[in-house]
Amino acid sequence: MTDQTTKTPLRKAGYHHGDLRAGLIEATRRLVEENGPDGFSVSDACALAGVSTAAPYKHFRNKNEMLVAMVLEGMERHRNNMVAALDGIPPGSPLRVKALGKEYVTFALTEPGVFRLKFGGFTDGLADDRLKAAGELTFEIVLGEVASCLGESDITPEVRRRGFMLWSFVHGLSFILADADMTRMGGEVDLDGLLEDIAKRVLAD
Amino acid sequence: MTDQTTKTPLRKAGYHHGDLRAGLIEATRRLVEENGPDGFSVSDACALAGVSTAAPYKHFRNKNEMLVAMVLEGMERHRNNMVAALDGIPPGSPLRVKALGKEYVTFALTEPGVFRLKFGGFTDGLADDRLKAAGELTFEIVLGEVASCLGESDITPEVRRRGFMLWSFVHGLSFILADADMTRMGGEVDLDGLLEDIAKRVLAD
DNA sequence: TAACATATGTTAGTGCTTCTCACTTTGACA
DNA sequence: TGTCAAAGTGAGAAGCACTAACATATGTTA
Repeated sequence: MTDQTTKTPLRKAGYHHGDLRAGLIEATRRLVEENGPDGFSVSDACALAGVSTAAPYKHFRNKNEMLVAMVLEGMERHRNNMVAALDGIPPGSPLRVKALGKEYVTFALTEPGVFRLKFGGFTDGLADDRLKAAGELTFEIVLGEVASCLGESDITPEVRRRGFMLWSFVHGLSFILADADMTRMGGEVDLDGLLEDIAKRVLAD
Repeated sequence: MTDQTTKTPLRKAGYHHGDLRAGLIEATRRLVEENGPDGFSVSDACALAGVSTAAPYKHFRNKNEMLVAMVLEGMERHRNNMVAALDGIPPGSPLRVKALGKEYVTFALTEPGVFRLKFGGFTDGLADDRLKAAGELTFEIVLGEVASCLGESDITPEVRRRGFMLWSFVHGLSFILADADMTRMGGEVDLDGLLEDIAKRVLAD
């Protein structure tokens, strides 16, 4: 019994692949992380999945749709990680906001290729409604925590405003750190300290 | 007397162009803004500049170098705009920091293609030392203003920390606004209010 | 169980891309 | 004015996304 039977197979065994769609998404993810979004080619993904270069077009309309599918999968993982990061932190604590922020940055640093495809506007076509919707979903989680911290039971305009500030900050931080390999500020960035400080400042009256 | 004689000519007149390097940079800029970074092709730039597709390689090593040259030019423009935005605002005022932030966001919204090429990590090759250096130069301006606001005469570690926070925020804001076409937060974003609020919060003790 | 319909694969090829090579034109200066 | 380097050209190689026509496997139904 090989891996191929237990989890999504990357390469096919016989004439048919079994689940080429999933195989190609995984191949796409790996290659994007390895070579960057612009270094990705459909041909490479085909080689990795062990199929001909025409095969993907039975599952995706074009290259862009392959990337969108991969990014959507990544965003779901991203969102799940964020929710999981809240575990064990008391409701209403700014530490919950900090934890969300940290998980956000962590994802950007762990999967920079996916992160950039989603947010960097690599492809105009990636400014996709599905991706926007997935982003909103994640933002709603943040807003819920911000509301708790501010003692609000609803998502008031002020809650949105503060949430938006936090999101902007964490978003920018992710890009800068991913870009600069943390060499900014003359050395290591105290990520935890920075996030905690920001959460406090933005959530203060 | 046509434009061609007064400013950088885009198309050539005779066999030689006159300043093909500058012409190609300008063509690149226009096309990147028009079609997005990934929709840009060297061939298109050649057509726009009125030369054969082999001509650029006398001036640039490859496509990437063309993009880098264009972005470097854009960053200089960007930095000049920021410095100009300080004009007339009293030294030491947080309004100076706000003005820098606003100009930063404005550039991102005015030239989103250039902005994304610089910061979005479109091409791994664009993670170029020259671009990083140009970014640092701009950041130094911010740090100077932050120091003034905090009553420091030097760029202390705390000044760097606060400047980094502000940069992260403004950077993220730029991406989000450029991405979302301002449709977030259920409507228009009060950019001035947001920037002023953030400057106050981050510059507070 | 045989046959068909359909999903999913392949091969071959088109047109576009970046980039190279050998060649041509031009302007500047000795 | 003659020469030479700089800056252009055209043709073509290699690689890309994508298509059309064809091949193979699968599962439902007679």
